[in-house]
Parts: sequence; C-alpha cells; structure tokens
Amino acid sequence: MTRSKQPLEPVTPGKVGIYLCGPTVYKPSHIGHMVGPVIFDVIKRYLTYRGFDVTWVVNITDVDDKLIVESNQRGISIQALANEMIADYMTNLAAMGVDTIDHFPKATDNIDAIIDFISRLIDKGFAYAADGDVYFDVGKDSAYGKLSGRSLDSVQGEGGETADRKRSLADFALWKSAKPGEPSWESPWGPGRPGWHIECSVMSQQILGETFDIHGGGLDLVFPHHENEVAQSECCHGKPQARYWLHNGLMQAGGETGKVGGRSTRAADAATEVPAGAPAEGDAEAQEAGKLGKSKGAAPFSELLKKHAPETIRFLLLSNHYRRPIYFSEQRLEEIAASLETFYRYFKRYERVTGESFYALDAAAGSVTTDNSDETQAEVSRLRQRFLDAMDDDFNTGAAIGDLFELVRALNKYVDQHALEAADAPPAEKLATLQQGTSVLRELASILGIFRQPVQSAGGGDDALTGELVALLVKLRAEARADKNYQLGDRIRDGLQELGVTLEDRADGTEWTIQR
RNA sequence: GGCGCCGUCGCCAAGUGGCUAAGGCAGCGGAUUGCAAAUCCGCCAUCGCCGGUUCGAAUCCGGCCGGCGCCUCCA
Repeated sequence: MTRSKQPLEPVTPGKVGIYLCGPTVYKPSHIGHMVGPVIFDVIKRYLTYRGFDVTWVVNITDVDDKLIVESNQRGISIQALANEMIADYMTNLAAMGVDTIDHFPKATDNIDAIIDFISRLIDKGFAYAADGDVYFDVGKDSAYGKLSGRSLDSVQGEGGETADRKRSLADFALWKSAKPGEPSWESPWGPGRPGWHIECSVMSQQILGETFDIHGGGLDLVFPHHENEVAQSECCHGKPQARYWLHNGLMQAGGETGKVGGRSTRAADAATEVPAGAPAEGDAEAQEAGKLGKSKGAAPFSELLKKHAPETIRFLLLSNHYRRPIYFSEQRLEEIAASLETFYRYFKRYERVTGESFYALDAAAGSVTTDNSDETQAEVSRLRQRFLDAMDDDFNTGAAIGDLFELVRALNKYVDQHALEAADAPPAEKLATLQQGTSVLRELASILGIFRQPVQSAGGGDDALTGELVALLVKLRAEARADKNYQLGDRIRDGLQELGVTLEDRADGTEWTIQR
C-alpha cells in the first residue's frame, strides 16, 4: 500500500503465505497467463531457499459470466468447460516448470463459505441485497480506492441492466441472481452465483488466514479486482488483507524487430516517411504492439510450446524485472535461445572434463565457498553474493541472470587457463575447484528454476536415420582429414553447416549439433 | 478527461545521488584452430529534450516531447 519496496516481515516469523490470482478458466491459457506463475514460482523458490516455510495459493475461478457465454456457445456444461481449461492450464504450468503451488482452490468448491462471507458483510452493513443480487456498498467503505489510488467519485462503475438496483454505480456485485438456464446455487437471496471478486477474498482467508503476507497478480488486476477484494476482506474482518502487494508487468505483443511502442520512436518516424502502401506493412499482426488479451487474440500457450523450448520461454519471463512489461516476439525468443546455448555448451564441457553431469550436482551443495585464495573461487563467491543481493532487492531476476552469465564465463576461463579439457588426468584440486564453482551455478540456477533437467540432447537428429547419416558424414570427413584432404573435409563441414548442422572438432573427436 | 507506469549501446536489459553506467544478442580486433566451430582476451553508450536542486544526477524537482497501461472483461 505504500507503493514502495518494504522489507519482508511475515505475519508469522519464518512462514510466508502467498496468494496469486489465477485464471478464469474459459479459454486456453496464453503466454500472459504464465507470467505470474513463473515469477511467483521463483519467489517461492527463493524464499524457501532463504529458509522460509512458504505456502502458495493460486485460485481457479470456474464460475463466471465468461464461462457461461463460452459454454453456451460450445454447447457443453460449464463444468466440462472448466475441467478442460484447468487441464490445459496445468499442462502449461508443468511445461514451465511451475511445480511449487500448494493449493488450487476452486470457486465452485467454496460456495458455502462465499455465502457466509457475504452474509457477514450484509450484517455489518457493508452490503445490501436487491432483487436477488447482493452488492457491496462502496460508500460505506471509507478506505475504498486506497490500493489503486483513485477517489470514489472517479470510479465509474458498471452500469447496464443492473444499474437501477445499485445504490451507487460504483457498487459491485457479490452475488448475482440466476437467469433461467444459468448455473446457480441456493442462497438466502435466492438462486444465483458469486460475483467476480468475492472468491479470492474467501479462499485466501480460508487457506492463508485473514491477514497474509503476499498478494500477487497482474498489473491489470489492481483495479477493479484487487481494489474490490481488499474492500470486501477488510470490511469483513477489519484487518489488513495482505501485507505486501506484488503486481507483475504485462506481456506485450511485440513486432518482428522487437521494437515496440515507446521503446523506440524511430520505427514510427520511419513509418511516416514511407509512402503509404510501400514496404513497412509486411506483417500487420507483427507490427501491432500492446497488451495481450482476448481483444488481441493471443495464441494459445500450447501452440507456442510447439515452436519454442519451455526453458527459453521461462528465461524470457525472468529476463527483466517482474514489475516491468515484457516485450514478446519470435525474434526475442530466438535471441534468448541463442544465449542459453552458452550454458548448455558449458554443461557438456563440464561433463567432458569431469566425467560428471552438471544435472547430477547437488543444488544445495553450492553454498560452501570458503577458500578465496584462488582467483576463480573468489570470483565465484563474489558473483554468488551479487546474485543473492539482486534477489534480495525485490526479486531482481534480470540482474541475477546477468551474474549467471558472468559465472559461466569465469568457469570456462578456468577450464581454458588450466587446460583441463586437454589434460589426460587433470589435477584433482583443479577439478575440485571447477566442481565447486559449477555447483554454485547449479545452486543459483535452481533458485530461478532453470537448468533443472537436461534439454533434449543437442546431438541426435530429428530421427534415428538423420543421426546416422550425419555420423557417417562426420566419419568420412575424419578420414579425409586424416589424409590431409582438407578440401574435401571442409566441403563436408560447410555443406552440413548449410543444413543447420554445426561441427566442433575436439581432441577426442568431432561433436555435432543441429539447429532447428 | 481522471489515475498510474515508462523512455539507458543497433536490439534486449540491470543500475534510482558519488567506484571505470552490469549482463545478453548482434558487430569488430586478437589468442586458439590445418581452416572452422566452441572458448578466452580486448573494443563497442554519458543515460528522450530543456531547465533547476546539489560539491556531485542516468538516478531528485519542474516543464516539454514520445510511448504504454488502467478507468469496461483480462494474468
């Protein structure tokens, strides 16, 4: 509520309760729906790493006008629709590596509690029933508007057919009476269903308590959703609902060049200089910038997953500070994928040198950095500390990732300096230093929830035959080179390169990778 | 119109009063390599514009320009 960073002081020392507003399950999720979960997954991982006992709740809103409309259009029940979209959401979360959510409460599982909650608000005079509807009376809440920073008279409120039942247009529905054919539950005010905001007030309180620590959601939810939620909760029990509010920036659909909106006026300038109808049009969809959402028709997340590795998408979401908007484009994802190769190549290199898989390293073992007499060890512990400082500063994952790149460079340098890759039997203490430094990388990466599993092996081809064919060409090239027939060898290599196969000659043979 | 956010290297992106303005992608030079690839080393920005506060500002204040979000469903 202070609109500033504050030190974390949990309600209960050592424990942290987090509530993140989840999806209304009426359509397949798009990439925007993954932003909050990925960010809070990292937040939970970090707080857990720091020794807190964290409980994280993500609600599922499975009854709402939008579900009714969509289910009618498709001719299925809202339960069937909800189940289908929940399954889609869960699949997408799993792909993103978000597996730290403790509770997924559903609105329809908590109707009784919602009715109780509304009754209490009526009893306290903060809400009133009208023709089967129940509305929250914003005029009774002197604090209304404190979260989003707006004054009551600046709130328009929704008009429409219910306008005449409300005391003020800014009042919002806690309970909506059912029209014929609509799903409904019995209540003291007649058959109906919950309004949009009430489920979050109720379910957060049920699981995390009246006052909990962190409430999150997209920036677009600040008003009216969170404003109304705070109003309901705090009028109901008279205590603060959440101690800290974290709102993530929204995903912006970017153009092909990655230049979006205000990031560069040059694109706009150039456009005005170009005669209408000339080049620039290209791909109208890609030129458009703005928030993703149903109005923009963002692609289902499952489609995106077909084209890009999950880890690439996760990395994109963590590559800047969570409060800032994320500019999304195909080109951006390709750049991210290219930068990730630096890590993947190091992991393979580490395995060549030590015979041990990076992924087998113990993520918890990285913390022991005692000997700083060695230059590399000193650098590793310096970067580790900088990473943790960045995370302490409002979960600055963008800065933290920068430290990861510096860390991998320090480790590559160490391998180079001591020629560990060339040596038949590298000195044990050198290997120990390398292993120690690499386990720090593993430790820090696990906080971000990245590099947890090997990505599909970069060797190997689309199918077995491709792999065998490449292997055959590599063998032929090796024979040509053995005969000093470099011309033929290079022709094979260049030809493969044109097909997207890159060869790397090493002391112990030739390694190859396919870019797709 | 009201409320809020933002403008840092070709692109992405840290930094919000004082070390040489992180890091990535792209690019250039070098080491290495038969040549490459990979790796390492080096080079590559005075922070939208104007004015002010200050010993000192990308960082604070004011104005301007540009962009975005919310005010109606949206993570």
